[in-house]
Amino acid sequence: MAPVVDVLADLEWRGLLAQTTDRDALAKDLAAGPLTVYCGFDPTADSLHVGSLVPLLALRRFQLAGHRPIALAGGATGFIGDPTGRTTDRVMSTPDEISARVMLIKAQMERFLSFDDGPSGAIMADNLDWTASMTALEFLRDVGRHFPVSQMLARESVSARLESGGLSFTEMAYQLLQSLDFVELYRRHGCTAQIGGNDQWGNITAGLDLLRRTEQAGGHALTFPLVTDSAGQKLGKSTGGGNVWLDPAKTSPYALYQFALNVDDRDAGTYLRLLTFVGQAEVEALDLETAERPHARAAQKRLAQELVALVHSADEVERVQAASAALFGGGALEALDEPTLRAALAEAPSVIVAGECPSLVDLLAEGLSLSKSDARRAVKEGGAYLNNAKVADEQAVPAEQDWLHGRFLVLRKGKRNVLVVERSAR
RNA sequence: GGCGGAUUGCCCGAGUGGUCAAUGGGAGCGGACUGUAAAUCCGUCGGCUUAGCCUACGAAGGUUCAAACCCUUCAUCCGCCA
Repeated sequence: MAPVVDVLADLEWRGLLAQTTDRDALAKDLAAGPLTVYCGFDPTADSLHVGSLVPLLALRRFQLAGHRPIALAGGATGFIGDPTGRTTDRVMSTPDEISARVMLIKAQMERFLSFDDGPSGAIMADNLDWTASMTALEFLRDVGRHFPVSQMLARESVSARLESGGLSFTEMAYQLLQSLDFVELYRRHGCTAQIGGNDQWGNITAGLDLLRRTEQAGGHALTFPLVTDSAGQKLGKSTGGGNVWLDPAKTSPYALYQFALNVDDRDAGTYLRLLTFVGQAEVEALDLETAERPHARAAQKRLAQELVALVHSADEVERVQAASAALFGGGALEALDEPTLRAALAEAPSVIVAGECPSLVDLLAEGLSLSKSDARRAVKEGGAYLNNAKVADEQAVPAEQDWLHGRFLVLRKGKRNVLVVERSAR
């Protein structure tokens, strides 16, 4: 990951440029010296997800090119809820929930940026810092005054909502808050560029307008295309439909690795560009590899490895690879020694058994959160495995000799739902 | 405010008194094929102490031996009229 000098060219090659205000002017400012760039993240959940990596890594890309990134947590904006892309009011969260989430998200973001004292040292901010103490009157006079209603109404995010039943004043004010952030970051840190998903274009340019009106300053907007996979799904949805989170408690490193490994061939190259720092030459080589020898899945493997290393650590990569090899190796679990097995199984959900061992169906249902009917169905359909051997008997109970090293059972439903059963020592 | 129409399983949508846990499609899940991919094919798809039982067709009552289906009230949504 050599420092990228021309960050714009890099972003463009990666397919990260959707819209920019004045590209030539931006290029000139970038060349002239460190530029301060910000991106906001609202605390809509208690963790960021894989999709958040796009803007987050983009901040890092600017930093690697010698610019100063600001990661902004939306302690205030998260309070209101961005109406963009939504058809109904957000459910409001309590102040405690929001501040708890902000803490978690900040901690996650810190991992991706370096906070040194140099000219490109990152800054962490929270827009609650400058909005909490602001009075409603100040807000209306200093911010609201600069927003022509006609322009606000014309914005896509607002007009879409007007057609589908309207939106509240609070939601319409979201763009004012976001614009205020831009101005505030300009005043505090000389920030003159904001980046974000393409759906943020309206909010970002609103900020530029406010910057011009209040500070007589120019700035830049840069947006990324909204990424969907080849199935039209939003980036970062697992096959099960849920989000792929960065928080290891919500999505284990193993699950993240498996998510990447299972990426569709058509998306692998795209994801490598968007979600990793792997360079152009290597990505293009991997594209070629995928086209010529798809079964080798070199791109997916590289992606999986990079993602786990970025989000978690290089050590995790090794653990997770060992676990994947053991669980998908297809057999010979008995041959593994206990420490290897234990390490490999650490990523899978597990159930502890004390005393009499329940039936296979009961174990599956409990460990994988299925209904009994579902578990029974799995057995009936031939999709249940005990230590990689198919089990067809609905009444089956694990036998004494099934316990690996006297302590473990490896159950599986289908190809990828692994469950570890551990017996407490007698 | 008045009149009419709607509300069915995760989603869409059939079903107008017994043969309805409810046709069909999508999503999901399992299997085959393969590469832990895509496409395709097959199966499955409320729950349970599973030859049976329980809960379910917006909510609550009622008619009936029997109700998703008929009646009453309520709630929500959509038209037309004021």
